[in-house]
Amino acid sequence: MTKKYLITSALTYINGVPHIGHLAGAMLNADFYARFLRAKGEDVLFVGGTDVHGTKIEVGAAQEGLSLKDYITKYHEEHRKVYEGFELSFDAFGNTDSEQNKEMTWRIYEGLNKNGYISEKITKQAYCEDDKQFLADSQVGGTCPYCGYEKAKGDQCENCTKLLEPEELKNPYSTISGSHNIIFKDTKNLYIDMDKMQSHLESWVESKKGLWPDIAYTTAKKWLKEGLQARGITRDLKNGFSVPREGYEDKVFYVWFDAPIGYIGITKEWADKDPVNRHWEDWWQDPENVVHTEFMGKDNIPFHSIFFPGMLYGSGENWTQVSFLKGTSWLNFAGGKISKSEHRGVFLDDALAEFPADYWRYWILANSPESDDAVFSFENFTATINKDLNDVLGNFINRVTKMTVKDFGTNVPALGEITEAEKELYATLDTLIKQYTDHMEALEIRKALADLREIWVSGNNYIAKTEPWKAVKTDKARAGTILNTGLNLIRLFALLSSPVMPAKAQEILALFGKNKQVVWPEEKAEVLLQALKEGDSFVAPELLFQKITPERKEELKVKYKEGV
RNA sequence: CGCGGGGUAGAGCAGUCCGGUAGCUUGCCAGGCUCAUAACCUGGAGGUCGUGAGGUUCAAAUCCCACCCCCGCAACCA
Repeated sequence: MTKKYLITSALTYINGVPHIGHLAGAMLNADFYARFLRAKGEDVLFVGGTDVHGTKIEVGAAQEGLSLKDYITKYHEEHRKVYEGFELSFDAFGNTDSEQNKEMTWRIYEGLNKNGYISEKITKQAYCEDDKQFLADSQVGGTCPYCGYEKAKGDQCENCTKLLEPEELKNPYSTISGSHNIIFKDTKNLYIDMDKMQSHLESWVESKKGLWPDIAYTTAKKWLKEGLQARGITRDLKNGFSVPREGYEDKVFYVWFDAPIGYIGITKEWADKDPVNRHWEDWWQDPENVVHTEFMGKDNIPFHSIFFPGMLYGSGENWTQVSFLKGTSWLNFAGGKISKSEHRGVFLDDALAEFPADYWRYWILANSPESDDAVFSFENFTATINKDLNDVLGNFINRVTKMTVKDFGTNVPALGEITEAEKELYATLDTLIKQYTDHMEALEIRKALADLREIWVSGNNYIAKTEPWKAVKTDKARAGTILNTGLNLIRLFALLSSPVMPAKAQEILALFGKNKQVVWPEEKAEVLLQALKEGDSFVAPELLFQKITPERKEELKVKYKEGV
């Protein structure tokens, strides 16, 4: 039985407007990988969506005067659209508030409970009599007992940075309503006893050493080293799933608990649409045959490497656990902290309005914050787009097609005798394509993109060496051979670029007619470069990529407050 | 304070695990070519590899020690 590939990308919280950092952290890498595997003919299920539970959503809905349901629908849809704009090829896309997810959440909870991993604890929590609700630590304001700062929060004082408990605050008030009518009430909540899983998780994480990226492995190890503790899984809130247990009628599962289960819930929701052909169990309960790769930003690593695996393990079922955990660092903005209200930084809707999605995809993947935080700047963006996409790739396509049309018309010229120059090209490509493919399989994204660029360069190199513009004057058949090879290179470049720039790849393949299907090139270069035959017609394109002018660059820097 | 990541040519990065003439892209300079988006190809200059005339070694960017700087995280934040 062949392996199946389950790919999940961290769900985005709908409270915020997504920016390029979200794309770089999880979704784009995941899409890149999914497209690559599909092209190779693998069985892939790419799951993504939004996370819609928790306090912030509740507050957001109240502020906009919408019901929870309407608020969730509105923002979920907004996120979905923008991801579509970036050509993210999710097979299953949903949110965490579905019936299916509730079913899975309850199922995992019951399993944990049956196996003795759930306990009950009573704690004191701030309750506002005017708001008629419990407040999260950070929703409690007051005067810091250490420095006297009047706007300290219940978890930490921003002024003196001391860590606080809400009860320590003098003159506490609700940051929701401003009411000072705060009391501290006993409340009981359910906890998952992570400490009981410590040794199991330790050996499991240890088995990932050398397999996972350093950042994922070290982060997981850090948490284990500090010792796992019981963690609350219910809360005194409204926005979330109800808890199937007596005495918990006014509480819901805490968002972190049902959010990762959302991957499973979303898969089931997808499967339920076509119950004959789709089975969620094929993906989530078949660890022997499913390779599960998770993509996320570094903030999410603890949840995916420790808590979620622990939840699945503790539930006692045979779940598909994560095989490869691709955690990435942050993509920051050169102008400072990205902020929608201050209109600083690049948000995804703005990004699409400025440039085609593929420009962003190329830049972000080429500069993926894999080992360290990366910085986006229009300075760098402009240089990269102009150089790589325009001068190297775009110009190659343009020079080859223009030359061919001028001397041979719009049909592919005959491939004549193969010379040393072609053999050298074949050898170079065989090496580079192998390297590129290997880097993609290992999810070394920056390196893969550097390989791709080098592959494009090899085309220009070949043309520079063979000089078809000279050959055409003395030996037209030879010129035909070179341009035949050049046209085949264009097609090959499109195939190889498709995981990075799907739309541009399609545009290029369309020049050569009907067969636009992306099949990963696995034959020898000599074979790959004979796909287009003598007489096949093609269309000479207009410029496929447009340069960003210095003026435009300056405008963008001002508009998005770069370096301010 | 603690923990994690980082500090390598003007800029952005690889190399560090398994010590052995310091690499890539861009930028800069020169040459080639003139089919092409003033593009393409070739060559060159440019680095005390954060600091310590520290330790180990025949040999250290790479291992050990101390210190400095930057970024992030600390579990009712999702």
